[in-house]
Amino acid sequence: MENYQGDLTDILRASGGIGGKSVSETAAAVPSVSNWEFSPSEYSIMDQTVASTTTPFGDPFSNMQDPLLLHHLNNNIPGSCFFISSPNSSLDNTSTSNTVVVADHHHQKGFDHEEMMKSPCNIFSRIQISQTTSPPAKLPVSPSDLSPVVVSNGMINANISKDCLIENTVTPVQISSPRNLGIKRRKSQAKKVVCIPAPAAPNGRQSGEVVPSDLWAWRKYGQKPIKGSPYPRGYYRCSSSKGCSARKQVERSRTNPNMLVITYTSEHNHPWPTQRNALAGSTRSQPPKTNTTTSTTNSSKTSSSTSTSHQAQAKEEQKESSSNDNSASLSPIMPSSTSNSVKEENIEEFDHKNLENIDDVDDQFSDGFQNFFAELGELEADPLSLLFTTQGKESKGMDPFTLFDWSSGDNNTQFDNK
DNA sequence: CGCCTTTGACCTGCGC
DNA sequence: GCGCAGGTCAAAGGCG
Repeated sequence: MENYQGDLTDILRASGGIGGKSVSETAAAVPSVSNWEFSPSEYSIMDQTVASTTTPFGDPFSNMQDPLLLHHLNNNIPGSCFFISSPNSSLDNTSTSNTVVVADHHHQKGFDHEEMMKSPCNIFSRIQISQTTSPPAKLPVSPSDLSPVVVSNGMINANISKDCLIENTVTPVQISSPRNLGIKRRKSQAKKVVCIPAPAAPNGRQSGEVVPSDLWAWRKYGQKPIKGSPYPRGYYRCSSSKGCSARKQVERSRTNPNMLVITYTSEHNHPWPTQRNALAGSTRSQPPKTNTTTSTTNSSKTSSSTSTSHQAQAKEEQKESSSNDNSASLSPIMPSSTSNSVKEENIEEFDHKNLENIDDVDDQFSDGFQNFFAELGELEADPLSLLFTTQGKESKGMDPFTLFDWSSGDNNTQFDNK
């Protein structure tokens, strides 16, 4: 299945870490992608709970086995939690009709890997956006249950609002002429707003887009300073396929630089790229000129379009992560426009006040994040096996954040094995 | 050669 | 109607 392959290759690529590099460097460490040809059935093994077959270009992660291992993550990252809020949930208690599903951050103590691996849940089965037409019906599921914890906005506000917000906003898209496209969408357009934790910008970089990669190829077509925010907003469009209207905007939360706000608009009109063909020629080493301005978006994206190159990036990416800034990348929680796991609904334009309410990611988060990376160090060796070994005891879980293609600085140093 | 990022200019929507 | 702000275009230059 080419789509699956595409997902995998990209995942493989992403799993390697940050910054694409030569194939040879990591070929040894990571199994050849060509070996990872999953049939749909095989692929489904990874998550039996996600029964729904996503559209060809649906959310690939929904079929993966808990790449983020949130409960593990949360062990290390105090207060860390990805959650999705429905559009109108401004994280204040005023909007209550939205149901939010958050990762189970209760299931922390006594982290049992085997149990975890047995568990069919994955991050995307746990991170979901549910319909918002009715009041939060379910509330916190048993911690012993790895299924999503569904909480009301109020709970989010009270317990997890500090970390991450994913906002899903979709309204019918109006697409006319290319020129009008952006304008007409301004108010009511298909949008998915994803808020993800962003590692501190390397090298003292204060802003810019330290964005995790997603499975699509994005091309930056603009950047604008946003009033009221010290951080610029980058505009990206899908370059995976010509004619694809998918776009995204990447910016840092004005109140919380540790959080990246990625707004997806429109939808991909093509399957997942089997190869990041669009990335051909995109591989860029750190530009000669050291651009340290906050508005700089470095082009450090991976370039390999070949399957082998995806794997190859693993090590090298991490090596160079410190100097890379992946501006056009993605989101840990791929808000695929066609994701089945993500229900869509109409909302107003994402209100940054939400983020402001969320409050800054506290220091604990940052510390925890580093701890998290430190613990993940031991997983670094073979992320692929970790990821794709189903039910395997050896699977200690894939480094969730390698999927993000973090460009955090000096990851290697953070990956000290304990 | 193809794709990328950068960046200033341009266009449009919106609020006053 | 005017000005501001956001979003997009497109030229220039870089990289593999």
